[in-house]
Amino acid sequence: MPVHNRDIAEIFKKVADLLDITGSNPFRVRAYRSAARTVEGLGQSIADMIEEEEDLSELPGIGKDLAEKIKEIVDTGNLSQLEELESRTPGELSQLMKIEGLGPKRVSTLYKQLDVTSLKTLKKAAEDGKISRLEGFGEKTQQKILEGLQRVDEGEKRIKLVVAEEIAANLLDHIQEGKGVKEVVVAGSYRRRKETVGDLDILVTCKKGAHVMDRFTAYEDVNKIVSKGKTRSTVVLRSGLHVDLRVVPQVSYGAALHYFTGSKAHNIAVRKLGVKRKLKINEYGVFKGGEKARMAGRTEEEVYSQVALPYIEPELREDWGEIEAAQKDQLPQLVTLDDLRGDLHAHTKETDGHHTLEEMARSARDRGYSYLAITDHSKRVTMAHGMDKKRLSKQIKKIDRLNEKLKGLTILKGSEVDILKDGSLDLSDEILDALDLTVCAVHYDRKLPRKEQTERIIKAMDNPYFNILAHPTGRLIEERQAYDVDLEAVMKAAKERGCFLELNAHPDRLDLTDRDCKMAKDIGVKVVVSTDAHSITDLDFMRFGIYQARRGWLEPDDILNTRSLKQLWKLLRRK
DNA sequence: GCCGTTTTCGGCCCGACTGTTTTCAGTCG
Repeated sequence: MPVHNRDIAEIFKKVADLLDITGSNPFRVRAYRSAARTVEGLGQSIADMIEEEEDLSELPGIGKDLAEKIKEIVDTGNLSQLEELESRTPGELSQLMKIEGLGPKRVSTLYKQLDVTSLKTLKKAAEDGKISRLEGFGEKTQQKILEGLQRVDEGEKRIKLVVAEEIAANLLDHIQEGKGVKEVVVAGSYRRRKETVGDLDILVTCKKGAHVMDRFTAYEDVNKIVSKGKTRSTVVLRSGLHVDLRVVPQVSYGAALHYFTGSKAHNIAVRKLGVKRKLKINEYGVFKGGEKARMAGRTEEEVYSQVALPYIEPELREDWGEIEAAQKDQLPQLVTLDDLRGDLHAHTKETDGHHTLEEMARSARDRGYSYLAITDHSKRVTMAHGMDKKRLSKQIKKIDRLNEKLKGLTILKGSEVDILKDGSLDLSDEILDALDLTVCAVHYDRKLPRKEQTERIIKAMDNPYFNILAHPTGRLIEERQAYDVDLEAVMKAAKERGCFLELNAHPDRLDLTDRDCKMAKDIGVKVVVSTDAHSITDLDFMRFGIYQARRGWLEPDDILNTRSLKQLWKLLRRK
C-alpha cells in the first residue's frame, strides 16, 4: 500500500494530540503539528521523494528526527512511537480535542478524573452531570460539551464559497449601516478565496466598537451569541455558520486585516520575521521592542514592508512557500480574470444545457472572450442526452454557419468525450478529426482501483485526438469524493503527450484543487480554466476558477486559455 | 522537536473572551 502525504500528516497530528494531552513540552507538540502541515501542503509525494533519495530534513520544520520518522511511516505504514503512546494513553482521546471548548488540559482532566476515553464515554459523563462537578469545570462547560458532541454527530460541514458570498453580502450591508462604521470587509479563508469556508471573519473599523457589536448581534439571522466583547464577538447564524466580528481603530486597519486574513500559519511566519528584527506584530500594528509607538499598521503593505517583504496576495497566504518566494522576489504574478481569452468547456440545449448555441456564443462575447468551445456530451452519457456521430456532425455544420455571421467571437467545435472503462474514447477518430478540440472525462466506473483508473486515463491520452482532461478527479465539494487516481502520474503523462488538464470552475467542483494546480505548475503541464457552463449565467463561474488557480500559484503563462486563438490552435494540434 | 547575521543552547506568535475565579487558566483564532 502506498503511503500518501495525508497519512503521514494524520499520524503526526495524532502524535501531537497525544503528546499535548500527556503534558509534553508544548514546543515539541508544535513541531509535530507544523511538520504535519508541511507534509500536507507539499504538492509532491513524500514516498517518491524518499525513493529519489531527497533529503527530507531540508523541508521546513522537519529535522533529522522527523525525517527518520517519516521514513519509518513510509516503510512500515505506521509509527512505533504512536503505537507506544497509544499503549499508555487511549488514541481516541485525540478525537475529544475536536470538541469545541476542549483542549489538551481539559481532555487530560476528563481522562484522569472520570476515565473518559472516547466520545461515547464523554457523552455519558456529561449526561450524568459528572463533568460540572470537576474542579475548573462548571454547568456551562458541561452544556457546551454536549452541544459540541451534537455538532460532531451532525458532521460539521464547511460551506462553499459561492454560498458564503451570498450570506456575507446581506450581513455586510447590515453592519455597514451602523453608526460611525468606516471599513467593513470579510477576511479569513473567505478573503483567501478558499473553495469552502468554515466560518466568516468580518473586520470593521470604527471609533466606538460597542455600537457595532450591538448591531451585529441584533442581526435578524443570528441564532445564538457565542461571545460578545468590545472588540470581538462571535455569533452563530440560523444556517449554522459561525461569524466572528472584530472591531479596530482605522490606524490598525492594515495590521488587523493581515492578522484576520491569515492563514494562521502565514501569520506566524510573518511574526517570526518580526521577532528577528525585534518587532512585535499584532492586530493593532507593528511595534518596536517594548515601545508603544506604532511603526506601521494602516495598510497591509506597511506591515509587510516592516519585515522587508513585498505585498503578498491573500490567495497565497498559506505558508506554502510564499514567504520564501517573497524574500527572493520570486512571487508569482497571479492570473486574473482579465487574462482569459475564452472558455473551453460549455454545453447547449442539444444535450443537458439550457441555452442555444447562439445564446451561449453571444453571452461569451459579451464577457469579452474571443473564443468559446461548445463541448456537448458524447453518446455514452445517456442521462445528458449525449450525442452520437450523426448529431455531432449536424452541430459541427451549425457552428460553421454561425461562425460565418458572428463577429468578434469564434465558436470552437468540441465534444465532452466520455472515457470508457477500457481507456478508449466514446467517439470514432473519424468524427473527432472534424473537431477543433476534445474535452475528455470519466463519468462511469468511478470505483476502479487506483492503478487501473490511472492507466485508463493515460491510455485515453494516447489517442492523438485527446486534448483536455475535464474535471480530472470527479469530486463534488463536500458531496462526492474524488475517484482514486494517481494525479501526478496523469499530469506527467499529459505533459509528455501534449495534453492539458482542466480546472473546472464550477463552484461545486473546483476540480483541480489548489494544491493540484500547484503540482501542475511544478510538473509543467498547462491548465485550462473552464466553466462547464450549462447556461449563460454559468459562464460567470469563471471567477471561482480564477480564485482557485491563484491559490495554486498559477500565472497567465501556466494557463492555456490565456492564449490567442491562433496560439491556441497550434497547441491543440498534437499530430 | 526545530532552528541559527541571537548559530549547537535556549529560545520558540500574540491577544481576546469565557467560565470559574477572586487574579487567571484554558481555549480559540
